[in-house]
Amino acid sequence: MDFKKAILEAVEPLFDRNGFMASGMDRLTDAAGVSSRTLYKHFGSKTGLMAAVLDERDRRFRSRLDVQTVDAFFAALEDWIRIEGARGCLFLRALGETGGDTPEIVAAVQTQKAFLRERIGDIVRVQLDEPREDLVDQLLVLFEGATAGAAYRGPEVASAAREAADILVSNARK
Amino acid sequence: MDFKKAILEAVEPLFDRNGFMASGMDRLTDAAGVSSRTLYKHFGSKTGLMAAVLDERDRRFRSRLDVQTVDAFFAALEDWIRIEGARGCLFLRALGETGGDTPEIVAAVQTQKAFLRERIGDIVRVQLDEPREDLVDQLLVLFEGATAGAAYRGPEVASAAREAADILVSNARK
DNA sequence: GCCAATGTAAAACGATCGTTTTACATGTCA
DNA sequence: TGACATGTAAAACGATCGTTTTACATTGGC
Repeated sequence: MDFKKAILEAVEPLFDRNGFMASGMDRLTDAAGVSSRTLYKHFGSKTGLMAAVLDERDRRFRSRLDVQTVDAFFAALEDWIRIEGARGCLFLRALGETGGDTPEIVAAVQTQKAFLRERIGDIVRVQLDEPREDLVDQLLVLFEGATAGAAYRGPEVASAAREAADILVSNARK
Repeated sequence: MDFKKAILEAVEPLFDRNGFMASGMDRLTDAAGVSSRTLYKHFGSKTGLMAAVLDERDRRFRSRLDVQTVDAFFAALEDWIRIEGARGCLFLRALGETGGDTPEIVAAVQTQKAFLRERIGDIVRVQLDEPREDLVDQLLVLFEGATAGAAYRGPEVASAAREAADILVSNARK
């Protein structure tokens, strides 16, 4: 169980750093310190490995962004970007590299993004005790923008997103 | 001159739809209706072709987003996404697929992103006749967020970005 | 003490990768 | 007319792709 997790931890940085398609199985097995036979027994295929990496990342993401206010959410995002690296959303990158044609990848992305929207919705509901779907949409855009923008402007973009979010929230409170 | 442009127009949808690494030269030459010999004479390598595609896209992008107000900017972005497809920023995707290790790609991305920030800066300066770098950062985040978010929520995210932008602008005006 | 499971190491599979080369057909300009 | 540039078609290059297979070592449970 944590044998599989160890493989995923070793492999994820390679995908993140070099891209999914550009990471060959040879280098993946080398990094994991595991024979290709074992890797295929546990994950079935390269696609299966990619999906497992995404699922594990989602798990980590959820625990790191388990906060109660909008401001804390974007503060946590900045920490996440600073720690996990600023190379763009790994889920959307996987989706783009596979053209949206791989069901396992599509499913992993949908799961993550559905959770993300729910979490933001929960926070907004607590903070404004109204639904305010429009605000949720706007905060989601800020989240994606910080994640993407960090790829070329660094983790500091997250604080721009945070400031914008604070303004939007206090404006919505009216 | 427009011979090269015709090739780029034929090839860009393949990169966009299937990813850069997943698009083999055989399928690219087929789509362009050109022999591989000719393609290599004009672009040198697959990397050169990718960079040329990005440069041409940047050219198209600049003319399409040549507007004077923040609201018009995000309206134009929504049109762009609706027409060019909602698969995430092609520049950042290229950067991610190549791991930031390909100078020609890095240069193309930097050029695009530098222009993007300047354009937003120009618009903000006209609309508020103050510099307001903080607002520029925030609008840049909204732009990237709409582009990325459209990949899984469709072009409508652009209008959420647009609403958020309007709020941030009128708030900045004080 | 042995069977079954689980691991490694390494070779091999056919397919496809990006790129170059060979051979040939055009049209243009001196 | 004849050389040159520019195009196509197609084969070939070695490398690498994702995956499977062969052969062997180690372990834990009945």
